[in-house]
Amino acid sequence: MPFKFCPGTLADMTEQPTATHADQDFLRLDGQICFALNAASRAFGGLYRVVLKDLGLTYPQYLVMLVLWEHGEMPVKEIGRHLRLDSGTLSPLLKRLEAAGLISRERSTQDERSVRARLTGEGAALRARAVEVPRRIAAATGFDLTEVVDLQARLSRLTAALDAAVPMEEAREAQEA
Amino acid sequence: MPFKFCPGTLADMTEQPTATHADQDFLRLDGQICFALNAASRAFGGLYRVVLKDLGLTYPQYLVMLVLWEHGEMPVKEIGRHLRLDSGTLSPLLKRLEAAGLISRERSTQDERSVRARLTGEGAALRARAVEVPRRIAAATGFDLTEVVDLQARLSRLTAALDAAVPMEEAREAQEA
DNA sequence: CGCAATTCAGTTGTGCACAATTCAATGCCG
DNA sequence: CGGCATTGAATTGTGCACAACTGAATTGCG
Repeated sequence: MPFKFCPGTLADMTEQPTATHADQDFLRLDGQICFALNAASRAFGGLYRVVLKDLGLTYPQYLVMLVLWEHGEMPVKEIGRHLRLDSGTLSPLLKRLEAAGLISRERSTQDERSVRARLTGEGAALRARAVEVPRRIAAATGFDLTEVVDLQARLSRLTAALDAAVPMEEAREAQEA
Repeated sequence: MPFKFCPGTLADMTEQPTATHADQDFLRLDGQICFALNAASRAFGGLYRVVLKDLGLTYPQYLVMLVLWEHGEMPVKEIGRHLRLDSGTLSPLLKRLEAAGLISRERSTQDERSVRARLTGEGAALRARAVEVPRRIAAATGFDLTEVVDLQARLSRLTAALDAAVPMEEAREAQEA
């Protein structure tokens, strides 16, 4: 029966001046939550790694291909918006997909700063083999669809809250200096 | 109103012989789920990165320190069990924590294969500054505690299901060869 | 006992994540 | 039009994740 001393939300216990028993417990709880999310993300990656080996894709490469299978062609910047990734991650990743013959890259003619990634015939054809991926994942885990969709919604809200919180913390940090 | 054609669980649609409209939709849904989990994990890391900069810790280093703050001393192997990490990740990470003066490492006398990580005085003292980390995260995001604990439980079940599924897929792969 | 299989930490190599920087192309404002 | 801030991609450097491998210590079994 842990945390019975806790009123409602974590945010309620914000102005404690010194370390208390509650602090110790929240530090432990923090570890459990961080660990759970981290571990789930990596476990997901681990299962996909095995399933995707047939296709010659890594998990992040698969995510990029999913975006391109849906849209056919897209600027690097917009891929980054979809996947929450920056150019430092995407540039080398896209270069590897290009080396594998799955995509091509070309500068936009309208805006020469922008680079558009486009599926090659081979890249588009790979989709036919990829459609079995969700089946294999589903078969291996027996997920309940409604619960998974619900989990996705919660995680998306969590991500939005976390991203919104970063500027606050950076402001607080700047104020200290 | 998507996926109305779907009966109950993803696992039900396992024996489709060829790609259907449903396959296309599940491929899209798969992307949304993978992306949500990935993005949430990285967003978490991003907020912690900002908050932990004061302590001079990265997010994975913080997770290791949380384990050690709770247990004081622990073999590398057991840290790996707690955090679901292998020696290839932990060895260099622990070496950096040692270089920072937060932990020491020594071979166990009972079993010389095992290396035990132990908090230094400085490492133990850092805990006093770390107790404010959950407060700052909570204050920045305003999380509801009960919901977070529920999410943690779901994620832990997910991780267990995913980890259990990997050997099945590896067996399937071996059978193809 | 003796040796084969296992266990544990560490190393190597590949790829992802992200901060910080660079550079060219673009947009904007006077 | 000219100059200056902004945007987009790429690069560099650091650190994490993991597969594959090495080598030493231990365990277990004949």
